Amino acid sequence: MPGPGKDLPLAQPRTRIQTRNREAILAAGLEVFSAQGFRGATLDEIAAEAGLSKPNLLYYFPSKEAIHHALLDGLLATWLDPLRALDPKGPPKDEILAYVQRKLAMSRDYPRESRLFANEILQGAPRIEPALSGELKTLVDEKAKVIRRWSNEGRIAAVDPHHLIFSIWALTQHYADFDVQVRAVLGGTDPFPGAEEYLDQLFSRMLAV
Amino acid sequence: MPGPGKDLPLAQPRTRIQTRNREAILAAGLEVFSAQGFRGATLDEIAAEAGLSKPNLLYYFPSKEAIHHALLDGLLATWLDPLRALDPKGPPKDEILAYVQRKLAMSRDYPRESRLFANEILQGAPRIEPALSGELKTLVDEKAKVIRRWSNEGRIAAVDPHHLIFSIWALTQHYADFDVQVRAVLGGTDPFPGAEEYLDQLFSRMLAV
DNA sequence: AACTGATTTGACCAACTGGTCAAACCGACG
DNA sequence: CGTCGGTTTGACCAGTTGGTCAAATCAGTT
Repeated sequence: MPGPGKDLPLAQPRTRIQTRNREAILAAGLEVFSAQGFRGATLDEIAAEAGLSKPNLLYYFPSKEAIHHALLDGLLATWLDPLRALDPKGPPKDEILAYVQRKLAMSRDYPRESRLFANEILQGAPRIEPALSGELKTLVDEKAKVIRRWSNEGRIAAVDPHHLIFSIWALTQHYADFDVQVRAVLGGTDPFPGAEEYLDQLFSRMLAV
Repeated sequence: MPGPGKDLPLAQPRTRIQTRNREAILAAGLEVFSAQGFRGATLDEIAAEAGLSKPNLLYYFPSKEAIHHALLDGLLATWLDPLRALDPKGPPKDEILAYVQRKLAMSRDYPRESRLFANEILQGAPRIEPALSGELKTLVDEKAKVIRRWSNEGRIAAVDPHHLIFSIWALTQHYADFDVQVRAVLGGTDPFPGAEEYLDQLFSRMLAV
């Protein structure tokens, strides 16, 4: 009989086994895709990581593409949550500094998710571009407006809000995406305590009126 | 007769044809590796891009690995040149700001090189890790010492020099590596003029005493 | 033109890739 | 115990991959 991936609309798993195995596959997919990129990842590797046989894996997801898609789908939303939480009514500098720290914590706690995303963007975002010019742009433009207002009201320094947001992304994600390099240079020390302090200092000074 | 890749130590090409074809292959390799990563790139694609047949390509380089290696080899040196040029005897703030602008210019003018490097690091730097803990770390530590001295002498603000350098890398390379995302958010505008101004402002404020 | 080494290629190969399929297995429920 | 849907797997397949090789072609010298 055909598996759930074939006749069900990939919706909620039904049985306990489905829940467990779908989760195991997604976890394995995250591990492998984030380390190898889409084309570099193989189903055999993902299956081995998940502790399943390849045909069994394909019983739960119809294709390699589908696993990757499922991962990216969940990811963008989670990834934007910290920005969404930026409160237009809060104290400007605190709101932005808190956003920086939330984003840095994500790099510390979910580095594989960060690398999965980085891989996708690096390779031209072939499977996620619509979300970038859509959902992502909309949210960024909205928050940029808030930041610009704060600037105009003199509550933070006059800065280009889009580039401010880019710089927060770049700086925080760097510690996940370029982890090997950072650790090679630091010689094994945990980069995150230092990063936290540095970024706080950097953006405090940048935003001070 | 065996090709130059087999008995010669991969040294300087001898004939005009060798020069031309080796260059074409490296250019094609840069194009493909930077867009697909090592495992995602195929020899067929590189050969096609270089306008050669696959066996002909393998006449000049003994393996896919060798092409990638040759590219990375040349890259690290070039990539570090702007940092090497940071002059301990120059005016501190100007030196650092000039470094930022040089690095940003590299992202603008050599985005594929930046992405080739990013791909390698993202995937755990399997082929370049020694250079990171060696050559790279040495240079960074040396320049960090200079920056720390400047801080101690009160000529720039007190900052963690390593994280300062990381932040310069992260911010400038972001515009090459995450180009698609940046352009999607900005809606097609050229990011670089804005980035130049923003980064200048950011580091001016960060370093002001 | 004849020679010689450099260059190019078509045919080929073994290993691996994503994916299929029928058959076997399993566990819950009557 | 039987059986029935959900689950798992070994065997398999066609296409692609990195790489080889002998033979053909080319370019420069005499």
